[in-house]
Amino acid sequence: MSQRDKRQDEMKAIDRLDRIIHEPARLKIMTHLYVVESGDFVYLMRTTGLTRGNLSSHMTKLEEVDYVEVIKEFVDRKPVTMLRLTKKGRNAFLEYRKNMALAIEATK
Amino acid sequence: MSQRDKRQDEMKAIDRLDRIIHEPARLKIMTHLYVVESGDFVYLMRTTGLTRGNLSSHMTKLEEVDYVEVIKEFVDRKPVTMLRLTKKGRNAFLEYRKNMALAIEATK
DNA sequence: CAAACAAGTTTGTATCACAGACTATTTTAT
DNA sequence: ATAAAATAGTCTGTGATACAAACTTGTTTG
Repeated sequence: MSQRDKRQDEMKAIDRLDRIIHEPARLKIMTHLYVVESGDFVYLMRTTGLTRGNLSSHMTKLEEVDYVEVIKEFVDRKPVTMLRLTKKGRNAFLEYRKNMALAIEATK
Repeated sequence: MSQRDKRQDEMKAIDRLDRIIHEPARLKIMTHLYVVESGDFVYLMRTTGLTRGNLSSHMTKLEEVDYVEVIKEFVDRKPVTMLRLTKKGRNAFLEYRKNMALAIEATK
């Protein structure tokens, strides 16, 4: 493949990057959930280093596009919010990673 | 390395992602310039698919942080704007690529 | 009972990306 | 020669976004 074609492929890969996942705060959340399957709000706060407000809004955004499922329950009378990666979310994450790999590896 | 440590490294790598380069439009510009060293405005417009306004503002942003050098000259009486990647820009791009690779590869 | 704490949510602010309108110059057509 | 169209960019208005601080609701502790 010519250098020119290679870069055309990179441009396409960049265009295909899912902006929802591209945001670093959400990339962190997705990366965690991809591994642990499900985690609670406080755990994610600690591991991602996000503030409550920030995590809350990103969580909502991920829920709106159906990448995560948010389950609110009470444990010991305290509210606990659990996040789980959906099938759709898992696929989107894999797709993002694939496109990003294409984007940054082709220039090597 | 434990799974937990691995994810801590990913989080750090994500934190280190240069937001200037992270924006897809600028990632495209940087990717091109990394290969061709220098290109004119119209060429970049065509290859990146960005509109004039968009390319102009991203160009300015990249210039402000000294990642690209903008050289305006006249060719055949017409103004031509050339962009060149600076040393700093090249390093930042390599650093970005390194961190992104860490971020997306550690979960594999 | 009041104060402190815990778990989130809402709100205000500042930034940002994007496209379309605008400017200035040059070329082409009448 | 002048008007229209093209070229090369810049400027501006709008809508979206990220972030942190303030607020809310309920619970525990002194």
